[in-house]
Amino acid sequence: MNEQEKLLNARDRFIDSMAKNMSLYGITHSVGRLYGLLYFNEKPMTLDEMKDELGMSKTSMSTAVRQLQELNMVEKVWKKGERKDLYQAADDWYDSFTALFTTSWRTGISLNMSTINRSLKELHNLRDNPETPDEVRASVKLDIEKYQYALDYYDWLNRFVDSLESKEIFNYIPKKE
Amino acid sequence: MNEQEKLLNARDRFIDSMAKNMSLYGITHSVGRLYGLLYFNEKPMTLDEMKDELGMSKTSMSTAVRQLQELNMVEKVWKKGERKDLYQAADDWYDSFTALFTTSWRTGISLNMSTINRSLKELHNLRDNPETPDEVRASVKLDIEKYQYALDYYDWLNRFVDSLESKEIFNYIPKKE
DNA sequence: TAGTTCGTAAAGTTTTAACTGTACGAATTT
DNA sequence: AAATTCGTACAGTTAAAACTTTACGAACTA
Repeated sequence: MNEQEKLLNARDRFIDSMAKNMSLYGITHSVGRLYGLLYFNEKPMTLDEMKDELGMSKTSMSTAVRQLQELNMVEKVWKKGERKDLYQAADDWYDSFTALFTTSWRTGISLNMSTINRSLKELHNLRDNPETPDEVRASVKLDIEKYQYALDYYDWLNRFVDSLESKEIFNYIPKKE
Repeated sequence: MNEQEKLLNARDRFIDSMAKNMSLYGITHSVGRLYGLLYFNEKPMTLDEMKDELGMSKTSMSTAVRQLQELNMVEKVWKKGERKDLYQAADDWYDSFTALFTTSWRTGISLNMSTINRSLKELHNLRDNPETPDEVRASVKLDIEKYQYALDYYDWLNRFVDSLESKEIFNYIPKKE
């Protein structure tokens, strides 16, 4: 194995490890590998270059690259006189990390909260309705507490996401050791 | 729809919303629904009760409940004179949240870091080896920087997980608003 | 110790997600 | 405006995950 091969071999090993890790965040292994390729490639790449390098279809590259764009992990680059689209890896991993959670979590949180609020409203009606049998009312009261707890939790989660989005988290946990 | 039905209806709606949300964390919809069932059930439940309630197989309940146990979201309860195992939802969602990430992320982080360190060592050798061609050495130097960046990032992530595990995060983002 | 019951491993089935090939509109070139 | 190139929607295929059925060991019961 010559020097060049050793270099590429080391890269490949790390890219694979990284891609495996990314599956924890819901990113496919193939998509992770594509990110790794772009991360190490000095120049922005076209879809055709990616597909040749990874031995996959151009369609897969197209969808994978869009996924990565939506996660703010890859950005499109313009170069004059170039007809093809060029893509490069976003260089700030901290940005990518925070973006990943803010985008995917926000909608879930607010959806959950509005569901809770809707249910809570109905339960308050049940509780205050004199026609509600006493044993049902007891259950209603217990449920209300549980909804309230959930609501508090989602509020906390929301503030947690806030601290990621606003980069405030880096005041608490600084980047450089 | 009578009062009892209204109560169960509201529950069901929320459980479903919660289960959908959990899929963001890699938890199946069915497993999420099981958690919801246990969360609202006042008493701990047996596998048979769960399977009847959700209309699924007992085996599915067994594996699902174990998954939830591993995530610290469900705990086994002992009751004298009871042959069957009893399970109940863990009441502290903040604990569950932090446990979820600490357990799944830790291994990934350390795996990645050791891969990087191994690659870095090889690259340092390449860089210092006089036989390495100059243009390869240039690439090696670029790669070393990228590994170093990744290493810093994983170090940060590690400290981030630390702050979750040690509950220090709640100093920064307090539970009660 | 023979008969039950409970929990889970293993194999089989169904459902879901990833990936590919074809086809086509938009942009570009001649 | 005809021909070419590029990116992506869509339909089909393949791979993976979720779920079920069967089967069996361990613990309990009589």
